[in-house]
Amino acid sequence: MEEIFDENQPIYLQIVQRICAQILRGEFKPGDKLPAVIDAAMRFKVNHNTIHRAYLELIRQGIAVTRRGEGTFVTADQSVLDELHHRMRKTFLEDFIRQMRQLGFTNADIIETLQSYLQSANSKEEKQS
Amino acid sequence: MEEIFDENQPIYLQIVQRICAQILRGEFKPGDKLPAVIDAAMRFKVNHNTIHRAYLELIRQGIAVTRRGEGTFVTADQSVLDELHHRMRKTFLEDFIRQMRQLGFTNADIIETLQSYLQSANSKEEKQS
Amino acid sequence: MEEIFDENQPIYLQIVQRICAQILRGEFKPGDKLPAVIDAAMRFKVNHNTIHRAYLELIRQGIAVTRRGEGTFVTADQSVLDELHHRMRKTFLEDFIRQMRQLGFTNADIIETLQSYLQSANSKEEKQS
Amino acid sequence: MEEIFDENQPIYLQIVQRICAQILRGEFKPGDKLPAVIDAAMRFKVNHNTIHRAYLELIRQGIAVTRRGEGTFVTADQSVLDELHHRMRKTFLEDFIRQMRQLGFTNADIIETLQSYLQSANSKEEKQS
DNA sequence: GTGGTCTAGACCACC
DNA sequence: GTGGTCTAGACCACA
Repeated sequence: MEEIFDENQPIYLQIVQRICAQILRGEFKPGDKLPAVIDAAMRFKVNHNTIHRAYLELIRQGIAVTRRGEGTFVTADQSVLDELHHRMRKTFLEDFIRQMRQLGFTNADIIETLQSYLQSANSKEEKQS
Repeated sequence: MEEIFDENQPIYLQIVQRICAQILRGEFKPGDKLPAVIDAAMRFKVNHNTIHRAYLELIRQGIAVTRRGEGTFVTADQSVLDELHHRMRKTFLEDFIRQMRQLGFTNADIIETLQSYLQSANSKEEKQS
Repeated sequence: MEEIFDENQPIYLQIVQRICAQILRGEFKPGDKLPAVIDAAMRFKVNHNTIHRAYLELIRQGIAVTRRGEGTFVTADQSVLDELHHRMRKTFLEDFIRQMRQLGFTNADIIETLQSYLQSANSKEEKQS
Repeated sequence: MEEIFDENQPIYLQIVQRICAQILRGEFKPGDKLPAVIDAAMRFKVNHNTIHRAYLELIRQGIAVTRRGEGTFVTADQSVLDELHHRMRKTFLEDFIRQMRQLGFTNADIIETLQSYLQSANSKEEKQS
């Protein structure tokens, strides 16, 4: 399982994003222990300092806390996670709409394109299964 | 007009994307001359080296060509631009869908959320006008 | 009673300081038995190893002695305690003066600021009572 | 000029404190450029990453900002610096008072001790000059 | 030249 | 075992 990172963005931020997504999908629940720095480093095939920096960013955002000598844990404060979910959803939507408008799409175009793309992707998946 | 760039991604790539979008929206037509490096540097408020690098990337992708002593021009080959349009559209769609799925959204969720977001944005714009 | 420690300094040294202060205030007299490691660990809400390390440091400095099978005791040698009192007082004074000078305070400023701060703190305490 | 750091506190935090003090004493004025990371690393005889981390902390606190490819600068916002000055002054005062009370000093004792200490220090300096 | 990121490897404090 | 700090050295984006 080779981890692939975008060359043009800091690895530690991409790791932050992935862990956020895992938390929001419920793979890590509030209060859960995150993987040890050294384990995560092996899993992502990066240096432990890079994981440490990603965890620092999560802590800075209030998404995680560390307990001395025990590990790093997802915050138990659900409201922080709700806020995070809302913020990420908004960012993704706005970026997408902005990008599609840059290409000259109207609102109706955007929805239509998305629908047909999802349908064609669906049928591909059905074929594969 | 302050230009805003994402701190965590190379500026020259962000400029490449914006120029591509301008071309695809028809603001620059096939064969048109792109702004001189020095002018674009002033417009984007960045160092001229950064613009130069962005133009190099456009040339590498076949989207622009330089004619010595005259400047940098959008390619006259419409097929390249069509290909570009298709590729960017695909990237934007795939990134968006991937991100929303990371948050736990199903295909139906994604379309619904997008629709309601566009509607609420619309009504806001109507109020403003 | 939640014990609060400075995150950026070893806990065992902070505990050493607190125990020294207790001794110098007379809460533990020369020859008195210090709390058992396990009790102190509960009181400070830290791991017993941390207390053990703090006691080792006290012993190293000659402030405490262990009698095998009996426990750890404050030294009966008053001169050691006098020396300790003098040393801590000097350290606190010098650190404080150095810090205030770093902020640009003159000697007169320091005394004046301290006086007014103590007065305002006093009046607050009176109000509360 | 050998730089000396307290073994028991992270070097990067001690550097943060020193730079803060320099700013508050007016050695760096609002908007001034701080030394380049590499220069500061040589001056403090530490690794450049350590300086980088110290600067990150200054940035996090709003005391400094960095301009891409140009350097790191003291914030031009005087109010942030005023707030910083007030906060450091309060911390130093409270720590000192708390420590002296731990040794059994009353408010009057503290002031008296400080005054006599400053006087004796003064006369020493006079002798030296 | 200036800051930002990453790796490899070491040592320490705490549980 | 867990996180925190530090060094040495490398490469990159930007001005």
